[in-house]
Amino acid sequence: MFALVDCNNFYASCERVFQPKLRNQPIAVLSNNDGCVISRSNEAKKAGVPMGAPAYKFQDFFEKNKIHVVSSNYALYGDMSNRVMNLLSEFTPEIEIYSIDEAFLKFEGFEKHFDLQEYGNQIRYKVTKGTGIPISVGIAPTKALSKVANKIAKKFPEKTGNVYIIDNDEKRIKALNWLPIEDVWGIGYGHTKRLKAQGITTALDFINYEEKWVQKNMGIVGLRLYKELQGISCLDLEEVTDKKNIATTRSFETNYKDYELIKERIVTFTVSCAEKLRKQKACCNAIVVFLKTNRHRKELDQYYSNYVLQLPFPTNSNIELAKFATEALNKIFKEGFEYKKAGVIVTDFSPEGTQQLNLFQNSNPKHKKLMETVDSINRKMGTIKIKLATQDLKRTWKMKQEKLSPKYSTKIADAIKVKAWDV
DNA sequence: TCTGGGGTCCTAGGACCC
DNA sequence: TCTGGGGTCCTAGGACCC
Repeated sequence: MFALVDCNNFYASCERVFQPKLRNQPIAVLSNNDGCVISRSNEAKKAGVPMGAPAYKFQDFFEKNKIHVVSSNYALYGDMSNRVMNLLSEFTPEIEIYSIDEAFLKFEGFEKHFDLQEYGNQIRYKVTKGTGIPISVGIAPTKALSKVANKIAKKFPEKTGNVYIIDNDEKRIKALNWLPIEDVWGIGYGHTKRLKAQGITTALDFINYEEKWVQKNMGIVGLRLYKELQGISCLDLEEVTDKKNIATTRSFETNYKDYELIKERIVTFTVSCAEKLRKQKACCNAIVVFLKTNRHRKELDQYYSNYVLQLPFPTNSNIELAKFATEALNKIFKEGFEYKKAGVIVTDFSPEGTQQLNLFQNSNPKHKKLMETVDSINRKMGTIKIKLATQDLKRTWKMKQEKLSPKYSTKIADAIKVKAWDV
């Protein structure tokens, strides 16, 4: 059996943990640059705040409905996520952390010794008590079905207590009949359109449809899903693997026209990618730089371009990668456009220290020691960083974060002070 | 003025090899 | 130039996820 554990309204819930006055209040968490809504408490959903709502268009709405609006605080969410995952690990040795707020647990043979419904209740109790984050638990014989069970647990809290188990065919059929095809894990926009054209509107319709059609039109991925929903397990927990791509991309707080400004951003993004690369002890063999105008501003000239630069040698040095990124930028930068977004992606990794000997072109060996030193100083100093000369010393890329909550759990100065009274 | 960011896997087709 | 069969590697793009 598998369980899918999912934190309810995760970012909004994290904000609430350290601010009890937000309990039962509508909360909306904004994306980078305070652009649009990316997480909502139940109360905010009820009040009618849509997912992805652009903040500037909803200003009045927020005020009228007394929505508490906050900037996203990833230091807080990352730390809270670790706490949740640590607690979950106590319930089984087999766990796959699927995203910042979700994990699959595997219970091999547990059903012989435990009442899994009761076990699910315990998981929920322990995590909520230990972290303050409410969760939903779905349990079923396959991963795809545990996703379905989780949806039911979340949708009907009164009936299920946020824990639901699919452990027989009757429950499975009932659940699949209830679930619209577009809400099935693995069915996105494209497949929904094609399936509906075949008259398929629920998950149950889907598993009763011809297997051949599914295989032909949805490939091996679709076929696996089809089997999983029928109760035949095809997907096991996945091993944690190192990343195969690392990206840093951002929208700008305003349109940029100036080459120097954009170059500074690209170099900063590149340094961020290089830091992540070194954490993974990898070097990259290729770097992608892209640049785009604001697609929402239809009256402005539109432009998008990207350039893939194959590197002459693998590296994870800030200095070398910054040079290559600038080279790539120069291939695509065009004067006269108003740029809104840019990004850097590093790909094609090889492990650190296994560089091929290349007589003429190689990563400068001195950079390794230098980067180690830079990383260690940056770690110690926190936000005061050693930067390259091309980077702007004053800025970070999160320019607009007007309603940022404190780093309650990761920064000592922001920790909550607890007063004690004599009884 | 103002609309997120970061990933994975699979497939088809081209280039090339014997 | 045509005639045949069998294979690999790489890349772009599609589809999906949170």
